[in-house]
Amino acid sequence: MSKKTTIYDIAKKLNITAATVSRALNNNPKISEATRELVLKTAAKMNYEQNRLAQALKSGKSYNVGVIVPRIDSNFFASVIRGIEEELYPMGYHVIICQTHDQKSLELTNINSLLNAQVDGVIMSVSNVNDADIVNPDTDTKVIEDDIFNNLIKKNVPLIFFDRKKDIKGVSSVVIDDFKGAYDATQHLIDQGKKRIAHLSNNRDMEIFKNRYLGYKQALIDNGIEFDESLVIECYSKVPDGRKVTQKLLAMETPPDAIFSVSDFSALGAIKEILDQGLRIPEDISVVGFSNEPFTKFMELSITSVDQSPTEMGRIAAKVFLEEVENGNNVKSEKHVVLSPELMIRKSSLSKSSAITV
Amino acid sequence: MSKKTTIYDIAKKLNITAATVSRALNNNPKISEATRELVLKTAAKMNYEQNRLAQALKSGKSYNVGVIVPRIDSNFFASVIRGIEEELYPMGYHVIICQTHDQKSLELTNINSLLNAQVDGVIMSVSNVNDADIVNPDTDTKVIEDDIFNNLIKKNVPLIFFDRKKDIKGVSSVVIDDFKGAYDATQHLIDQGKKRIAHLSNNRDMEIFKNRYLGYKQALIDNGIEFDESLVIECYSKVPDGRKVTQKLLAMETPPDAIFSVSDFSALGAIKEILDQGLRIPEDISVVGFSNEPFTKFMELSITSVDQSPTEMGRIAAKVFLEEVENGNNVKSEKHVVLSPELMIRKSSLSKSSAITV
DNA sequence: ACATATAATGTAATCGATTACAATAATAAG
DNA sequence: CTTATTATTGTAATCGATTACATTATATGT
Repeated sequence: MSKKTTIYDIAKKLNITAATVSRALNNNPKISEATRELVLKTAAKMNYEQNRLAQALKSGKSYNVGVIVPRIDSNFFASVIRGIEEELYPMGYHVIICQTHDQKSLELTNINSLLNAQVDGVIMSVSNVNDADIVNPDTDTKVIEDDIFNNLIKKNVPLIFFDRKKDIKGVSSVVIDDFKGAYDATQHLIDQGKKRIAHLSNNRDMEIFKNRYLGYKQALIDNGIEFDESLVIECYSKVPDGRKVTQKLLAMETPPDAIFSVSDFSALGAIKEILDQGLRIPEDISVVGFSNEPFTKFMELSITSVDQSPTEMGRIAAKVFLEEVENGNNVKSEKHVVLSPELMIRKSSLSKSSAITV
Repeated sequence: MSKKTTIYDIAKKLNITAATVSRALNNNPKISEATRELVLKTAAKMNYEQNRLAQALKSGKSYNVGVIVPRIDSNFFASVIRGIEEELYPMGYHVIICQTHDQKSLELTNINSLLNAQVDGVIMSVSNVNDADIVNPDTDTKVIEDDIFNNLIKKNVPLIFFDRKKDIKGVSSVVIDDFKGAYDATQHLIDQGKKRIAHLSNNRDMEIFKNRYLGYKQALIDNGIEFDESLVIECYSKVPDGRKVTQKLLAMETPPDAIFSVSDFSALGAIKEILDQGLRIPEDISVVGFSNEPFTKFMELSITSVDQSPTEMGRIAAKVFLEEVENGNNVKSEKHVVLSPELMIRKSSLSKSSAITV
């Protein structure tokens, strides 16, 4: 109601200038202790609050950071975001969250929109589905792949990838060792006596899915199991998709005795289909997912999965961002952090009645 | 790298003033068609993009809206947020999402922080746990309940509650008819032949939980079933909490034959406990949850739940916000929207082998 | 006491866009 | 061919905070 108090109001009341008030408020050394205290007290009394927009305009920093994720209603992304917030909030930053619903077109929209909002940086996990011929509204030309990030890079706005990254020079990233995660999961299945292990993959143009595929493959090879391409199927990370694909697997002449999925959601779809067909888990078919979504633990038939320590991932991504901001436009050094995954062994894959990791 | 182009750059290049450029860019009528086109073309060529901070400072509008939720990793809140975004993005707004983790202290922090970021409004679902004696950093006095929102209200920043609201005069809200949702759920259990229906409640200082409690109670009364206070237990909306509480219920002399929970998460906890004790669902005990979280549908034993049409709720909350913004500080009229819940009947409560609502 | 160093404050420009008001150019009216 | 009218553009203040530079007040040294 009553207009907000500005430093000018305080200045007028104290018969000094706004500059002095500003200095007092900013702990500038060029000011006497007496006036500083006076100003601080008066500011408090007048209910002064700094206008961040003005400050942002002056400093060129908005103290807003954009976070772009495929969706927020997965525990993985929500946890990463929480990690980012935990690190950035105390530093005075705000986080603007955008969802792409895994569509590249929305990714472009979001980036431009965030740029427009003057964000100081963007932390993101790239999307999967190239849903349409994307047209850059600025240039009216079609956008191909990495072009999407050009606007950011041209403007020198810090960009940090997490989990789903792209290899772009100058761009830092925080990921887990997907190869190892997949290798461990596959090895575990082999240890349980499984020999015909299928793999629910996803678009392998994306590094994470490619690496999981490679880890899976290597584990087979290292154990002297023949790699069978027909056991690898791509599908979206959704329950219905996992289900559909599993239908095909089960219809094979010699169906698999285990499934390692790059996603907990498609793993869940697989489980539903397997059970619906009257097969037993893990006796007939074992299933392992990826991401350690909470439901994997909650299911009556708990699901073995690979934990990605998402909160940690978020915190680190935020730290990398802060470093880049400090560096300013100076040294443009990429930083690539790789976290170690952890296999959480549960009922869906545990043949023997050993202890269960929760 | 190359500093961003401003209207001054354009002005200089065309040998006109920034004012003219601004007018051209803003479709101001006081300008010739010729210059407008020239400016527009030059702006595009120079890759001009408006600095929203400057505009925000001038106009006093940041085009940022704060959304405060207990957490984002529940499908309900994530979907509400999506609804809000769908409505607000096309209008040029950005959404800053804050999580409180259900702690009132964080709620206060978030509000002040958003206020500091000059948001044009706040759309929120209030938190549950009064985790500590909250001290207002401004006044250094303890904050009690609604005081938390005072800063917003004093500054006349539009505030809209959704789902978990507080009755504050002048503040609009969008909720579902919780009474009806609970009534329908309870009636359904009764229809299935259940007579001793327990209720997992939650802090009934919150309207939603109070209303669900009342709906439950009324359904019992309307069906001539004696209301038994000992069958009503408060617990947090978490899996472990639901489990603990169910343990107590099952240890009663005459345990319940059905459980209606205000939360899908505590319902899931109940289910795990029931199954662990070797009881059958729904034969021995039926369970109904609330919120229609995706996992309720995905479980092998799918869970009956009450859908709250969260996306719709978000869209409407956003619309109400937009109306309030248009109104400006003029008419201060509250608006209270009540959506209708829908009972999704699934295996966890369906005694007879009727069709299953998906 | 006087010169000089240091501390404290003031002045004014700046960040980028908007807009009342003033000034000029173009057109219509007489 | 003036004068009135309108269309277009320019000038300069404004939003609120920050800061280089200038100025004044105070302290220190000899």
